[in-house]
Amino acid sequence: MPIPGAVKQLVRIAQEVETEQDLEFAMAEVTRELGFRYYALSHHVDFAATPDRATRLHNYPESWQDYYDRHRLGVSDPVHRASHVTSVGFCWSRIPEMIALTPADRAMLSLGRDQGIGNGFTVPAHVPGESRGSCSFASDAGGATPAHIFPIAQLAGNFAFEAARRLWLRRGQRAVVGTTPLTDRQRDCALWVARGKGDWEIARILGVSEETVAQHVRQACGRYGVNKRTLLLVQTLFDGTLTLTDIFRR
Amino acid sequence: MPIPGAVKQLVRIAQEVETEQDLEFAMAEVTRELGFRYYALSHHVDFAATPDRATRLHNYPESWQDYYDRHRLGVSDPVHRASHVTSVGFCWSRIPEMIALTPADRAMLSLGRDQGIGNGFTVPAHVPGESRGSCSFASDAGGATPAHIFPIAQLAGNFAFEAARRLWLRRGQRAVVGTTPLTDRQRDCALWVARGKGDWEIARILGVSEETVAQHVRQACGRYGVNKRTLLLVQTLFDGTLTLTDIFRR
DNA sequence: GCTGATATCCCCCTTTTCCGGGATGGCGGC
DNA sequence: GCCGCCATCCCGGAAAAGGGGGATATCAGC
Repeated sequence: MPIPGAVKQLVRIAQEVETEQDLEFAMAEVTRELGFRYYALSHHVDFAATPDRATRLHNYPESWQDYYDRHRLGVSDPVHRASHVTSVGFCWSRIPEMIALTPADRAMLSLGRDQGIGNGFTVPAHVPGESRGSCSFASDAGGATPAHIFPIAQLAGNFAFEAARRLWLRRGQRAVVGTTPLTDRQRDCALWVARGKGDWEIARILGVSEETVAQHVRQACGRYGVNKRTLLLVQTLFDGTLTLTDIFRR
Repeated sequence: MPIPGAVKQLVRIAQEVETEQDLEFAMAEVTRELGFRYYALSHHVDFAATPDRATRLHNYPESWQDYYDRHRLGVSDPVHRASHVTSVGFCWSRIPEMIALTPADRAMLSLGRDQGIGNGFTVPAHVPGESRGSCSFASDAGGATPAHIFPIAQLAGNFAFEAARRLWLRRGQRAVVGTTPLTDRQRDCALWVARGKGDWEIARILGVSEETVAQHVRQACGRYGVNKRTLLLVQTLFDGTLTLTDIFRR
């Protein structure tokens, strides 16, 4: 396992890289050293719509990026979706165990193979309140996947993403998310809203009147500047006021 | 750098560990091998309030855990808060550059030192929709911090947290994700529902009639056995059919 | 040629949510 | 003492969602 050289390179990426060109060069080098052919380091957003609000570096074929953007795969790519259900890197062959694949997903994956992209390894990168991202390494279609190197790829992906994120933060606007913007009671109501309860039912559970619940829900919506309980739900999940774990536990 | 042995151990943790005792033993071993004294692997929740809904493993002194729980530090611990602003592990000495420390934070850190906990390294672990978590390694107060080993600690933290998370998921029978994906059209509608659109508006966007949208939403709800669009939203987020990134893109 | 899944459209009726107004009492800061 | 924030309660009308019943057309697979 050619670890020491790779690790040295990774540390350099993490700490010293100052420009995107620098990072691209380092990524190409690390990718080669790990026995992969491609790398892709990006936020999971629609780049055609938001070209400069996110980070993307890769050495995939041009044609693949075009296809990717045209179909807005930044947000629906099954590799990205799978990276949202784990905290550690995963081999692409495990994706079907991780998420439910739609026919469109299968079509996309097979088209990727047609374009020369084989099996790969993706490291998720999530910072609460920021767009999710990941760093992937892939081999040529038909080429061998260097599975023994996955732990080092994990490390490489971690440091590489953080390096890209550092450049991104320096370059522009950071979306700093505040602390909990809801009162305790508003959060209680939001939690039961998330559990699918109606105002009447929540009133029963909390031991207050239906109007009070409606009022809390209204004001919670007001805090986020939204006008629907579905959006209240999305906002509370987004900023961590609620988590899916909160919602499912009893 | 004693990498190969540590890496081998890490891979074992990641893949083979079947019980918490197993994981505790492996963590103790890795901690020692990396030159640290303590480890702590936990979700960032208030354990006094939710004793068995989250994961926590550590070999800190008992007295420290008592203090921790009494003050509900699981959610306000500055180490945890710092781990929410990065995607990669960090040395505790860098915390003041990462977050604003309150007097209470400083008091807590100094008390930690009194209890024998020195400098440390913390690896964040975030899975969208789940409680945030982290894996920390710390040396004895006054002892040297094995800084050269940070990259390997990063890797150890990643794999260790995921191993703990795997056990946690298994314990709660949460890993089994529904095998009933939505049709493409149902997913389209669910996405716009998640964006807070009404049926009429979605009909406009998709170029179909309002009744058709209502029908797709109804049937999507049927797939998950729920009867409200808020619950449809929760379910699609839970099984990865939709992600918060999907919802916010555009 | 049939069946099942998908996607589209229509009507009617009930329940729930949303939105604009209110009101009261408590508590903490200035 | 006043002001702002929080929690509680109330009303009425407009809008949306939920739930039941239908229908037609396409397309894939057997």
